[in-house]
Amino acid sequence: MARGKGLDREAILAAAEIIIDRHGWPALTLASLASALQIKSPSLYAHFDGLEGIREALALRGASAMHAVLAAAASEGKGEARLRAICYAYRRFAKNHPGLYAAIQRGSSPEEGTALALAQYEIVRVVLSAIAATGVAERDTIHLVRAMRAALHGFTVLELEGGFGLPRSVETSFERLVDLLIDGISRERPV
Amino acid sequence: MARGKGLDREAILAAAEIIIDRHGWPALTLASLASALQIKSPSLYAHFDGLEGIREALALRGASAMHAVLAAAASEGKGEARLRAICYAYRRFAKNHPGLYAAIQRGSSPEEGTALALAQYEIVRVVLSAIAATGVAERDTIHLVRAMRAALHGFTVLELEGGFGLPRSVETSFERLVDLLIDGISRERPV
DNA sequence: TTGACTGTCTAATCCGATTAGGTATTGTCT
DNA sequence: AGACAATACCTAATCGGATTAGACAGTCAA
Repeated sequence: MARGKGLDREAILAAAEIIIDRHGWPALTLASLASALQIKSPSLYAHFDGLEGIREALALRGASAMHAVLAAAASEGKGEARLRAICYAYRRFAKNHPGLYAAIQRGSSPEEGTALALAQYEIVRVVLSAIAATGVAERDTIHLVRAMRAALHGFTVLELEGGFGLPRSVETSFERLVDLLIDGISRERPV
Repeated sequence: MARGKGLDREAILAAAEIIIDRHGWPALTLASLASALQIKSPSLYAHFDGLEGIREALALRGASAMHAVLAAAASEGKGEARLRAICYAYRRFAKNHPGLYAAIQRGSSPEEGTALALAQYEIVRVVLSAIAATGVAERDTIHLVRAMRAALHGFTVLELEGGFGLPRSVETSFERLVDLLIDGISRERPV
């Protein structure tokens, strides 16, 4: 170690997480992060491959955290109750960690970011398993997973960005959306 | 006019639209736009209030274009067919104008961007009218509109950002999502 | 003690946004 | 026609963030 202030990747990412959750994803700059850590921006290059490297690491961190939350929710029930628990956990995570949630949403083309693509798939797999376990036909599963992801992601984004006019009754809207999704999935089941 | 090259706000926005649709929203900089127009970046300040002014104008332009497309789709049918037409028109617009679609999605807090907030509401109102016209209870309308927006927006964003693993079968997934939504809305109707 | 390593620093470069102020062209008014 | 005002471009300069190069200080092992 040298003039080290005890900084490591973990401490840096923790600081970055605070910035993006409190002030939004665009507020993360090398300058703001270095300032929060009381170092100078170039020093960050000793730990990460520039701003992009930090963003990438945050995406992985976010995907991992979200996976843990969803997996925990998925372990608490069966069938439709489990699906419902996953939906609510999804929204809660996004509201508790808006910056981290935003970090996860970066296009991971198969070429680059293999690690991120895998981490993102881990999340999808929680939903996929839960849906498959309800007994829908195997060839329908992929479509239902996509429908669920689309609805949850869309609702979350609109809510976080203030896209809904009245803050009132957003809770109810979400409950209704989840009902609609789960009813739809139930109806796919061949009985 | 002075050394004018015939540039006006319309020509500038048209050029900006091409940039964001072809190379993505982040590719729009004063430098790239000025270069495309064969002028120097500071000259753009004669027409718009900086980069933010251009982004704002693009958002309005996008909202207006999207409203026209959705309104046209809404005028072609009745009841559930109309809803279905709106859904498909929504996705088609986003795929045809990815940059413009992204431009519309900026948080319009009631304080600023009143014009944009109104333009965005015009879009929502197309969906709202169509849902209301199917005969659902008035107090359910807002929740169904939000469900529809969330699902459409979420699907669109995930698709545009390559969030779905296989490009294959995405069409089918969308059809299924629309079915799920419309079935859900039908079932809300008190008969 | 020495020497390699590591994590920080300063200095400098690049690039985009923005501001200030200059200048040529155009359209209008006499 | 000629002059003038407005316009729409320009150049020059400043600012801030990302990035690179290279200096240097503290730490650890031999």
